[in-house]
Amino acid sequence: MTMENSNFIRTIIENDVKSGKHDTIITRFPPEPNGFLHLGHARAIIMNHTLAHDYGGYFNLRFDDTNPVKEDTMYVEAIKKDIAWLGCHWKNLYFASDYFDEMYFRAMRLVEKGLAYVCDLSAEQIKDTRGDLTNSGVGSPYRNRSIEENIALFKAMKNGEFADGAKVLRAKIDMSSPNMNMRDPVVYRIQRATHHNTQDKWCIYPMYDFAHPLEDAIEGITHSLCSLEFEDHRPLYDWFVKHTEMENVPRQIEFGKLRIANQISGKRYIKQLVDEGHVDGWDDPRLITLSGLRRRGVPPQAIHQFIHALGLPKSEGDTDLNMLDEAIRDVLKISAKRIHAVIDPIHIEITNYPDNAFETLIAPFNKDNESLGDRPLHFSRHLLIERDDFMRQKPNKKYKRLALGEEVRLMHAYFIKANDVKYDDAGCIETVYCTYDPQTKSGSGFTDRKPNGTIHFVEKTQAQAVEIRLYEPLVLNTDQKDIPVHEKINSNSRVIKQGFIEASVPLKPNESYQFTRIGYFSVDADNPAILHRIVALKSSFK
RNA sequence: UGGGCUAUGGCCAAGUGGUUAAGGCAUCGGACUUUGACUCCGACACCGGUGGUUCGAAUCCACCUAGCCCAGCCA
Repeated sequence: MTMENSNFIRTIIENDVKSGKHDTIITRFPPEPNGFLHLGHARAIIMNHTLAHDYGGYFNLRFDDTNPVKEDTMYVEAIKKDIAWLGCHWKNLYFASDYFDEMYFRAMRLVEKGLAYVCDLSAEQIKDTRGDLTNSGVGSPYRNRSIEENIALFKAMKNGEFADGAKVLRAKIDMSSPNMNMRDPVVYRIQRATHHNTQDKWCIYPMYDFAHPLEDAIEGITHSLCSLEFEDHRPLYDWFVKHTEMENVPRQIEFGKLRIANQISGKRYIKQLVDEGHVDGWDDPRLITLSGLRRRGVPPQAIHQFIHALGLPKSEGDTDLNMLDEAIRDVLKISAKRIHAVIDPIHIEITNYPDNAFETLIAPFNKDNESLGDRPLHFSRHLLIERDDFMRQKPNKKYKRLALGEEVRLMHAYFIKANDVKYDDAGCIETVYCTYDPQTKSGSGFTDRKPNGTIHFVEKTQAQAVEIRLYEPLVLNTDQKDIPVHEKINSNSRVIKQGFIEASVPLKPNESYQFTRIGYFSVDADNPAILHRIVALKSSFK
């Protein structure tokens, strides 16, 4: 299933290598440390990483920390952990804040060239004079201050001589540009806030549009990938690189964001779910945050496979999470141990099996991957099978499970035949009485009869009790925008069951298993008695 | 209504004038099966619309239509 689509950015890079424009391809992933990463970010991370590596270059992780009031060290740690988990190794770890001195110097250069000025207008006034989509803006009355005055004022801004918001530095470009971004954008604002890296060294901070191209140029980024909404910013990006006289000229290229159908993405919405307690935290397994996917047990290789299968288009459609599910199964089908588990048990009593007898059979962990070895599988008079695997009456000829009068194979054990049922007071099936045929032992080569299907079981007296958590979509009716998110929460998004697994399999945190005929599950990172369903097995049962 | 983008089967996505219009997901048949899993076979598109250019167009041109983004001292 690993299918690397060609994409337009790869083509651009190939051409740049071929033409000799670049001999080393350098990319970067530039998150702002103000929230957790989610599946959508995986596209940017993986593509940036892959493209650089495919052409013998490298990839930097750079935190775009130019706004101290929103950013926090806690997020930088979480982001680093997520990217490392994905296996996308960065060559350099940088912070935009590493470059504040350089940025200030370059901004001053703009001032000296008469390309930037200090503006005393309030935020409100700037907004009012910027014009709108159809009308030009009006130049600020401070637009024509002398270069000397601007130099002095900008210095004074930096030195803390003005109150927050009293002045800004603006680029002098074009107040009547049809591109709103070019209407004398703000370059620096005054903001007294403690920065997670530079603490209180600065009271002025550069805006994204100014900072980002310089960061890229300073690092020698050759291809600066970002999402479509920055397409309008590209002229500004180029303007700043040119007029600040940066040596390296990075090229910004925009691609379409990855959108996932029927999922909550977007930091603010996820944050709302976290804050309002609809989920356990940013790493809740129902979330498509990278930490949530990790906690659920999704292997990072599956995320790579998924991202590569999607390619890197400029269009933005809604991707069906089925594609991720399929990638997960594909990765886990060979790598995961396969064991028996019963989530909704009914008791099976083998009436012709001696009461105190107990035997240990041997079963492979994964018949498609012998290197995983074997495990002992217990068998006795008392077993547990899945409630769904028994029916009082066989409904039709194609029904391949246990029913009264029918014989099935217990996987890796014997054929059993159901003879009688006992109900509890509530009318629920309590015990199914069966007989087994010793001749049919697994591996014996017995072929005289064909069983009515194969089901799995767990030996009852030794079984390990575990908590099994089943997940369904967190939010329903995601397409109905008029309903607030908290009213769309699926009350069945997490169903907790008490189940049983084989006795002799030690559960190690973070390890993933296939529960035969059920699905893939992973052991919780903190509590090995809890298993999360990663994804169900497919079924063509009708 | 200014500017910037996008539009290929139910979903994603290749394709850049000559192809039977890749591939994946989903779906539907069927084979196999000690997981109704896996695997394997098979089915599944007149390329947003309308005109035009051309021997030939998803690919070029024109005009429409639909959707997304931009008026933060956010990124």
